[in-house]
Amino acid sequence: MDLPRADADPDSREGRGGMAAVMPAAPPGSGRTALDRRRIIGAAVEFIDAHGLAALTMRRLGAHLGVEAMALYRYVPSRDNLLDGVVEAVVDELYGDPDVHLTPGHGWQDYLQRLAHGVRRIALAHPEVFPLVATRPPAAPWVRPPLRSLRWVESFLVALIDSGFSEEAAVSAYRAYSSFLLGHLLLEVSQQGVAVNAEDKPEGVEEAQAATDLSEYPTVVRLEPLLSLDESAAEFEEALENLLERLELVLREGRAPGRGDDRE
Amino acid sequence: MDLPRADADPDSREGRGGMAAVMPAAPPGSGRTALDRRRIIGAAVEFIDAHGLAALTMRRLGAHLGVEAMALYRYVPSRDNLLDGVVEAVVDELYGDPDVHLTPGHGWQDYLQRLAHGVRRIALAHPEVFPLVATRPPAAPWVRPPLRSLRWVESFLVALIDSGFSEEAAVSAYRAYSSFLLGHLLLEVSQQGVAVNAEDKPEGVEEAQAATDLSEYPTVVRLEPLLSLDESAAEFEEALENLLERLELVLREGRAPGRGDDRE
DNA sequence: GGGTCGCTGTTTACGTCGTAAACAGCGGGG
DNA sequence: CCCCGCTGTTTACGACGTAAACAGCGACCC
Repeated sequence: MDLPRADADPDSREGRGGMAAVMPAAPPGSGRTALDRRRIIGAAVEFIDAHGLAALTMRRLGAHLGVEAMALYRYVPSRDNLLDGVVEAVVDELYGDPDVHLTPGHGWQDYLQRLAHGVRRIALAHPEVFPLVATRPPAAPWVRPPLRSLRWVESFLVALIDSGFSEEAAVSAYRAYSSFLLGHLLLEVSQQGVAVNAEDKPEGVEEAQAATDLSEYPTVVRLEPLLSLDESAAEFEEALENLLERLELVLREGRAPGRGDDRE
Repeated sequence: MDLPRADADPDSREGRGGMAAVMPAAPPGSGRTALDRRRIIGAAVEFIDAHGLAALTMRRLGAHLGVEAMALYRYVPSRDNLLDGVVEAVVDELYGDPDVHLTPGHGWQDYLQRLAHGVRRIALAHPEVFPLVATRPPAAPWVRPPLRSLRWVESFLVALIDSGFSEEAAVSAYRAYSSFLLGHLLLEVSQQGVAVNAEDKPEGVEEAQAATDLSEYPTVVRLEPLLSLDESAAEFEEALENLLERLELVLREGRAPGRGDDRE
């Protein structure tokens, strides 16, 4: 098992395969491709990745597709619905990821590991889209944000149950896993957003003022080098492994983890 | 028609004190209180809680305060800045919470427990605001979303370091703790949003269609009763306790948890 | 006491947004 | 040949965020 060094994040920006679901059918070379829902949503993802969520308007998206804004409404009932489609499309990139499998071939831990990294790859590839995943509520209350599609929930539950988890334990694991993923990845992309924003706004005045404010927080100042280290990849790995260990314990002791730590 | 036992949640809607920071400046005796930034932000929080984030416009907020929209711009430079203020105000309710202390009087575990429940109370009290906490990036990359203010970061680090954590371990704990809080609470409020929305949109057609779709996901169907249980409070407690145990281990073994599971 | 000033809130106005509705080109079946 | 359904365009409306000019009004200086 190779350790991820900070400078070589294995979940970085290579199109691990998922692109398939999103490519808007190359506009150069060939003539004007016909509009359709998939192409529109694909273009929206592309647009958000390039210019940010706030910049996405129906008019601009239309222009990006060489078409008037109203043309989009033949295929998309509203902007909100479009955003739902964007979330779905991005999450569906999981299906195109060859490293993530719907069924566990090498044990449930391997399955969960691959799934987690697959989702992380998506989050990192679409940092501006990912907050939407958390914001826009899924259809049913029990299909939780990071996984979203019923197919994955089904796959998740089956995988664990087939591996010996009780039904309660599997559901409980599903909850723990989703909240872990959501929290970690949301934090990671938001942090990334800050870093990027900080880069393109060099303001001497604010910087100085921030520095003065800091005088009341000596520990923060002293630890700033540590605090601003980007150890996301290592943190993620560690927390994920911890979660898996915890689940393993639940499995071995054959109980739902509701209460009662008998461990020392 | 109160819910089964959701009301037993200790972090539910009682004004545990935090209201102080958000109250739109008590109008004692006198008639129309003058406008000012605090009052505007307070009204915005109130408005979002009542009508949802999407419903907040400058015009409507003005009307809510008995004033034209443009009057707000004397005290708030833009809508975006107003939202930043809202986030800050809501997070600052922590200072008004008598159960949360800036310094650990009964050990670091007690400190972290109280802090976590304080933040959870805020999230549950302002479910429509909380996603903003995750979405709007903090000033510095290392002041992470759920805690946000430097004062809390300082307090957090000092508490752990004074309790014997190494600096690396304290920073690492800070990261683990923030992502845990963010993930759990975001999931919890989003779930709550779905449940509520589902309540006021009774559509027979979609329900039927959803039911047919489900036929491909037998496990999900079978486990639906388990899946739709709302065990947020218990889950939260359990995950929090697990995190604390994990930190305790780090403390006792005196190492940063970055690496080296000596197991396997 | 009258003139001026600074604060505060209002009015008006502009450009952009999402989207409803009417319209126009066009390719294929009576 | 004509007409119809499909697709994209035009036009239009109301709401939005916000810049700019303006109006009321208490305080202060002479």
